[in-house]
Amino acid sequence: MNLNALDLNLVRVFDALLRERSVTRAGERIGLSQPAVSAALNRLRHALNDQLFVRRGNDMVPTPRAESMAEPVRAALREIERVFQSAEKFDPAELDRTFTLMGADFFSMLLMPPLAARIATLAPGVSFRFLDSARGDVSRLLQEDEIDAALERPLDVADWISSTPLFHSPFAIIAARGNTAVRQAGIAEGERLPMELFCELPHVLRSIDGSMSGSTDEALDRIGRKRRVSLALPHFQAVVLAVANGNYLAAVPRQFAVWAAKSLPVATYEPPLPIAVPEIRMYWHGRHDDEPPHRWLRNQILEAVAALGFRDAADAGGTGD
DNA sequence: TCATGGTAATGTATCCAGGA
DNA sequence: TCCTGGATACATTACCATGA
Repeated sequence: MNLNALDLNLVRVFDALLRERSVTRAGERIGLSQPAVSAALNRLRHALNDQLFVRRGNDMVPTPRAESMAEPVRAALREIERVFQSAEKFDPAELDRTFTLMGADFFSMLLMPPLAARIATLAPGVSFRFLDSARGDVSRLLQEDEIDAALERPLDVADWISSTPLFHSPFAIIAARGNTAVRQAGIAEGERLPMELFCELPHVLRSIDGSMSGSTDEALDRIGRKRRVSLALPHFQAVVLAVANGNYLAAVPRQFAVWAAKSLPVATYEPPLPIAVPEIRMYWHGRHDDEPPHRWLRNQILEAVAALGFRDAADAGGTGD
């Protein structure tokens, strides 16, 4: 191949074609006309001695060679972008960008409204999109730049993914204020639920993959006990509504339980046994480590979490191991 | 310093293939 | 048959090197 025949604009064209799979849309993406992109593609084809993209109907399909070049080319462009960005003075007030975060509805309800309000005053040009955890594999979504950050329990991820702890999320047990069994047992709000009652009453479980057991069941299993999970729902919001309108118990993050008790006819109780306290972490692609806007966003999330008192709530939880 | 010519990038017009 | 979108031919423009 002839390196002299390649310039940065051709690399941009290649990247745009990979993303759009259309010469016209690739041109629109990078501000070139369709013929200009077509000609650029032609120059790339000659320089690399490969068709790179072949037409299949109204789709430009990358060849195996183009596929193999995709990620290194994207990484190189990002690195170039990072070099030029870091050379500029970063001013959040000037930022015009949409950040995409992913996590449980727990975050979309409790964290996003104050975070968005906070950022609206500092960076009016910034918008947010929040995707549900069920959207897909965190590594893949970070790799493909579909999301900027994920807020999740500890994940088994590749070393190119960076992360930082946000807070610990101990469990509290919630039940409807009018729950007959709890009332008849004489348990006051905030007290520890007896093991017998805990195992006897039906439970709602927040389960993103349809699994009918969680950390609470693992803790029970260790002491030879079982509870009855009668309902598995994908969102905490649905869990708390089911609890408020039924005779269920549910183990939910303490921070969420506090919110639920203020907003709905729901009371919080201590679990009858220690349940492993999950750490909630923020994950992002390592290529954004030093990118000023991304670093600023991460700091804003950390500060918003601190302002919500999540760390305090975690400290208050006494059921960790 | 300026005129000239070569080269490359890009735009316009047009053709053609494929899908609905 | 019409519409969409990629490819191609040709014209225009910008940039650069060279020489007077």
